[in-house]
Amino acid sequence: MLTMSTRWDTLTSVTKFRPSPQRKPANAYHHGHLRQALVDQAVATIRDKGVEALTLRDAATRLRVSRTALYRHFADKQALLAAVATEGFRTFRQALADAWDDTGHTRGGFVAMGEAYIRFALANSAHYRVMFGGHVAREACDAELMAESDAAFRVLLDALVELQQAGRVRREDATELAVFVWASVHGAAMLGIGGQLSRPGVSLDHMIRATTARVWDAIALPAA
Amino acid sequence: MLTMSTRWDTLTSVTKFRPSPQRKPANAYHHGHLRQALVDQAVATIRDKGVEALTLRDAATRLRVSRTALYRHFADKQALLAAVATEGFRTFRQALADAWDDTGHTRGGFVAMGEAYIRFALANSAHYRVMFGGHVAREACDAELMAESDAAFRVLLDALVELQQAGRVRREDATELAVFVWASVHGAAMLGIGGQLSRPGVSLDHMIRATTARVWDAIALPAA
DNA sequence: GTCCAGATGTTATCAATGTCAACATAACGT
DNA sequence: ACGTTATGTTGACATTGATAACATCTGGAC
Repeated sequence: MLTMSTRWDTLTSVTKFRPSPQRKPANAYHHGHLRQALVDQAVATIRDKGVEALTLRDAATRLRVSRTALYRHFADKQALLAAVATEGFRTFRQALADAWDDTGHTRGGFVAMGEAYIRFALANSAHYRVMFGGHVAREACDAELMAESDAAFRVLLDALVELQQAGRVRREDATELAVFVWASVHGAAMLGIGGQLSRPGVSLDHMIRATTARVWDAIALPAA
Repeated sequence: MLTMSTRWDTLTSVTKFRPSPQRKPANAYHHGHLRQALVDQAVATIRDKGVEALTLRDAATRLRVSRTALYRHFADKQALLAAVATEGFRTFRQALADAWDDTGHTRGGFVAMGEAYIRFALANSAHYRVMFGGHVAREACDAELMAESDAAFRVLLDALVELQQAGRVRREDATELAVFVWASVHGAAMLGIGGQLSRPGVSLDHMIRATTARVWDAIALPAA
């Protein structure tokens, strides 16, 4: 189920109420928000040094916490990575939705969403790899992760349906169209992360725009 | 569904002389072809149990060899994985080239190549992840790996150029088109590996065909 | 307020793994 | 025959994820 997040991990606003990221009250036996702090720390390490550099011991040490405190909040390292991926999908979905809303629910918004997708992947490449690289998410392991992943996909799906109803996009099976769009942009993002998107003499921005434009052409109705 | 996985094994053990995969002559101090045997063993383990299940010690034990014998042929585990990826790209390119040649150098061949791409990724998902998942190949580490990877890409590029000259594909920058096609198909393959390509009621084959057909529409010239 | 149950954090410990140094043996050209 | 190099082995070590047993805090029942 989608679970209304009854836990205290609240929403994506990570940095909102964290008493003190580095210094806990010094006499506090309990950390207070260790779970979220661990996820934040993991995200930071992954961003700075990559996934394979993430160590439970290192994360715990940085949080001034014993090495095994983590196991009170996560079953194992996989679970922590799943939480990292989940949080990634949350901000990811937000970025997509913002692009779609800010630029208007039309062709421009759709293209902006595609560009936002690729830019998110490039700006958070290591995190993006955790979300999609198969390090985690074997066989529907985490319900919350699946829910967030589906929610991100649904932003795209809903946009496509709206564009279909507005007569801007071919009236084929919306899910099928969405899968195609997702695959194309996801593939471009992966190539971009690998540094294989931009060729000498061609700017990355140009490739991003060209890719999203081509995707639009592939699904748009010729009629204005 | 997908029934083309057999060619994989034959191509993998292409080395004509392997005295005995499991039992070496029992009095032989030297293995003889340890390097290739290690790659084969790694490929088999990756296929059966995934990348994270690959252990140097386990591979060595299965080959009746000490744990550190590997270091006479590979600098470290990364190098072994690079070799695995390299061999993957080799058979991968072969599969693409075969599809392109066998089906004729026209629309059918191009679509067949796209389908072969996705089917290869699905039939060898773990291996495919080693090739593209970023486990290896950070900053152009291995020259041979890069060469094989580029060779695979060139199969697609050459096909596109040929189709352009035949007037079947838009005369835009061929590399740009190739990147778009590669990204789309790669993304579809990744989604397929994650089990997110086929929806209930829609066969996987249908999704593969629909995807490749759509990619073709996105690059084809409207004129017959 | 007291007290107990559960949640949270710690210490001690272990097995698995990648890697290196030192040594042993085979292969091969001179 | 001999010595050099390639190849394989043994022993050891640091790192890491994980478990078990114990300690401490928190919050509610009474």
